[in-house]
Amino acid sequence: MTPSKTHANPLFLRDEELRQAMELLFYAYRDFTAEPDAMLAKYGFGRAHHRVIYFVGRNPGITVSRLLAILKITKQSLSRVLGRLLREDFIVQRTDRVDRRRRLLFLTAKGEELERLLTDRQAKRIARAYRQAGAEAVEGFRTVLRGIINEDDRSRLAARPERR
Amino acid sequence: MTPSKTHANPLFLRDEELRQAMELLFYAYRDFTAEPDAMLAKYGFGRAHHRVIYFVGRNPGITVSRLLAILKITKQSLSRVLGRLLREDFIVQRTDRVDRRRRLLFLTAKGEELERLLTDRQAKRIARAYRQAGAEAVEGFRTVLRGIINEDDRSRLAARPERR
DNA sequence: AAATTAAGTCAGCTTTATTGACATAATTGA
DNA sequence: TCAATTATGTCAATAAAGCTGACTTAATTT
Repeated sequence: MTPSKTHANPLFLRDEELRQAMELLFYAYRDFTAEPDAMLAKYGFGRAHHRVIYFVGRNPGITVSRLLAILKITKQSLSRVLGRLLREDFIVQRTDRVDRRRRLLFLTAKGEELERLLTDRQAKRIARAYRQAGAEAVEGFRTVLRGIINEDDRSRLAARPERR
Repeated sequence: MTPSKTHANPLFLRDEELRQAMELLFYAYRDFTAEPDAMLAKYGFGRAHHRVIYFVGRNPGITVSRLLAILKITKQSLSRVLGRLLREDFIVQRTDRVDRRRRLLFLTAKGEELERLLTDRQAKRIARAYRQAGAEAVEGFRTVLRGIINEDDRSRLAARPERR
């Protein structure tokens, strides 16, 4: 299947190592999103709806512009997805008391239910991988992923979870 | 930003830990793909073209059906992307001598050049993260990601690179 | 000879994203 | 106070990337 497994090139291991990392990321993300995608299809939703539901659930009262910065998509792209989630009562918005230009977003009970449904499957997948890999590997996983993420967004993610 | 940091729920840390993992994956994949996406746009290509170029480059002589199994998309979706890469001479196909139903796919010089251009940026991002994190963290990263990937596709990815 | 496999193609559809322009309301700064 | 900026929302037009289902051709396998 994979050709040229010769060690003629002294950089082989390094290149091979990096390519494996890229493939691990690709396969992991592919499988990580496949289950929720299939469930969302039953609602006529796509992955974008999931992302919005997830981040609103995670950050109740988040603003539209904050959401845009997280998702890194355009306002128009978000607008269609968010608009539908609002119309179909998965999300509600409330005007911010302090800055009345802002619309704060919250999940409804219905939205929370769907969020749980989708996230639970993914959480189980992660939990299984974490359990199998052990605490040390988990720290490594987190450290490397944080290194892959652009500097400016790393702050949002704690270096290590508080010990329990 | 993030609300309800109370420890009322005894499962809080576990849930928090899993959500952080999901977010790490999301942000890492988002930033990992953003650079190539921007470069591809100059060619009028999208991420799908990159994936095809990458996997053909990685597995010269790969068949169409093998590619479909890796990407987990439909033949029609691949067809549009692959067709264009063939027409624009980034990829060539050669009929397999043994089984003449099969079309083996290869990058052209032009295809290889684009592949390198795209992959180099991503490789640098990974290399930087690997360097900063250290060998032990890298092993953990690999172990956890492998655990996230569906059983049936794990075989394609070696557990340890140096054991080749 | 029949069944299966590999590849390709047709038509029609949806989701998710893009750009650019513009509108409204509210807040901030000179 | 008035101008500039910010937050949100909306218009129209476009493209990428995926989907289903049906069908064909050629080659191989049973």
